[in-house]
Amino acid sequence: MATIKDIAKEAGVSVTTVSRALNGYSDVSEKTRKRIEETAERLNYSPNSLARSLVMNKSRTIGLLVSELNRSGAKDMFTFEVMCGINDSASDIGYDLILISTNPDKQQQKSYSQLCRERQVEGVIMQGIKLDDPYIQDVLNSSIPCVLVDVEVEADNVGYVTTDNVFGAQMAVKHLLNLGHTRIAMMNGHDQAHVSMKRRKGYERELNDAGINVKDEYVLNGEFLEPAAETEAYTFLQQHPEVTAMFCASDLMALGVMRAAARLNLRVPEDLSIVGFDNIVLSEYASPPLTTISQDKYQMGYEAAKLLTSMLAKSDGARKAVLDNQLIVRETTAPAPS
Amino acid sequence: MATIKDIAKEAGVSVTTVSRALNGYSDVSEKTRKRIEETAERLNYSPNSLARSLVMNKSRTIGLLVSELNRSGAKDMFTFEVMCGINDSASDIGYDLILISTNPDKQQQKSYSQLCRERQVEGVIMQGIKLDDPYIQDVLNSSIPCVLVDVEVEADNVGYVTTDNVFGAQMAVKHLLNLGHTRIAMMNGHDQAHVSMKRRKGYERELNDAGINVKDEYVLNGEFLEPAAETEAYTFLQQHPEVTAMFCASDLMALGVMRAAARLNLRVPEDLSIVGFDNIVLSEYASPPLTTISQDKYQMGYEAAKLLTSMLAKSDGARKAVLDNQLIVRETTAPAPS
DNA sequence: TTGTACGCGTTATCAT
DNA sequence: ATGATAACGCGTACAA
Repeated sequence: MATIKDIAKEAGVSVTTVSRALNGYSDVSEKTRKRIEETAERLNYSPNSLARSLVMNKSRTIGLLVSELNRSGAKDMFTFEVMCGINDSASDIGYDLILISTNPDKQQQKSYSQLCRERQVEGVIMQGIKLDDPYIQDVLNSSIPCVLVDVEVEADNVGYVTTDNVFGAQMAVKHLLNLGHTRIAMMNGHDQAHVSMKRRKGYERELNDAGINVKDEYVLNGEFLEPAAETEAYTFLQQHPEVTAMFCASDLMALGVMRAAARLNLRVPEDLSIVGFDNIVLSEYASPPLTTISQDKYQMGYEAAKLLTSMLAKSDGARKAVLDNQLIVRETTAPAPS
Repeated sequence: MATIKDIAKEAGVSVTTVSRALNGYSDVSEKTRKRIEETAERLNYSPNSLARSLVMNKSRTIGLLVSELNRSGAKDMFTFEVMCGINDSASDIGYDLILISTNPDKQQQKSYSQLCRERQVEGVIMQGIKLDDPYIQDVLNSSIPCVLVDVEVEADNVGYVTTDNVFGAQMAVKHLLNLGHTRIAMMNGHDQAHVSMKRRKGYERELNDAGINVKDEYVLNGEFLEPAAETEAYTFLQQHPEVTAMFCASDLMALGVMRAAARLNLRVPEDLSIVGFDNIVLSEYASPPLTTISQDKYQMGYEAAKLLTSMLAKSDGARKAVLDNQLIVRETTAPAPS
């Protein structure tokens, strides 16, 4: 591997001149610059980013910290789509992306800031962590800028990206109300998810606005898992035949509810209307295709990286981004049975 | 950020001793080691991997080079699952993963080896590239070890991971033959995919073995795209009503064929049996669920990283890994109509 | 316009 | 068992 030293020797100048020539400084004569550029080309030179980062104390690298990056995530593709957005955004601005995956086991061994410092990342985007994850506190204590996905925490150098979950849930419920449903249940995720709280809030608010009082026993807990949602829905729907619609905090859970309905010989949407959340790829292929609230996951990632890099550039400015959601009406919702 | 220099000062020793103590060398007294470890802890020290990499000339980083990393298509689910495997494998062995995405545009600007050298990766795993991609030649000319996913190229420091595509295709076709089908078409991908060639070979071999002669016009080109496959199948099935089964080189194309069948009022599987390839998540949720050849994508990634790191450790040894596939019978195949 | 000298944080060599 | 010193490749203040 050729270094600037080699180039300097070849071109008969000092390393300083080479460095300046290659970095486009003005105080180098056109003649020597040409010569240097040519020899650099000839020697197949490319700068050593490690050395550069070391001396500049800037790695131009951001860490993508994902909790439990595993196959099961392939189902909803959420992580992946967000990642695509991050990747595009980061590479637009000339930042490299380094993948850091953790799990409860690893977290015992290494603290958040250790993980980050070791890899010399300038900032971090964190995804897929629960509210009770100790890393959240670590992030707040750390001086490394961080943007969280779907966790609304703000601090000096901590921001977040999320979507308007409350309003999204309201859109879903309003859609059902408009179809004449009044006994609407909700399949929620778990208490350690920020989005769960928000979506429940939207669910309750919209019902309240419609003058329908919210029943606690109508809100189930499906752990954001398809089988769990199926099990929960199966027993619930038996006990509550009066329920004609269910709003689910995720598409995956909605698919579980659809299975439960099938096992109970409930037709979707004639007997039971279902609205999901996320608009994952699967929702379009389900039968019938799932009505859902669409989140622009790619954009979430894109904004996250944009936010982080802007925080890196200057410490003032925005710390959060909240994206809009959208109702996608497909075929799992119909007028309430009379 | 504390450095070993700080620790040395605090502990009253030299940086050399600190370095050795922290790296577990034997030639340092237990007493001073304890002291050094304590002050390191107290100062919240973590090593600067950049500096270490620089001096050791080893970054312990591998690049994951993905062509056209983007939201669209099932290719992405594939990419993601492979990535999970790579990530787990790499982190098991203490390697970091850095994401490098390219597209034709970027390739014009930077050569493969430039991309790698700049980021100082020790090795590369390449995924999602076509046979005519110029980067493949670059890889062969480069001295940076590389493992390709689904491209069977071998050289001094180039290996690959793939599955037994020929035999996979044979299993698919045999399954159809066993059900009594004889007029079996194939929806292939495009000529620039290695797997296309292999799967076609398996298709032809199995038919030949059964004494059925292969018709060129029975092999279609769906570009690995759902809509393209749908279009192709739509016209083909009209012209060839005698065909009772179709083997598809990807699940996504199989879904396209299913759409075409639906538009033609052909029942699946009663009128038309379909077998896919890949076993993507979607295939399980299609209606009816898709019979397919399952590839263990996670394992592919895991093996790829394992292969690469072993190549990094010692230059002799295995250069390739070929994984087995598996027939997953679901509900898109039935006995041939009589 | 160009070169000298130093520092970034770490490991490795050679003394002591 | 420990320390001084040189390297790794690069950027930059300062001098010329």
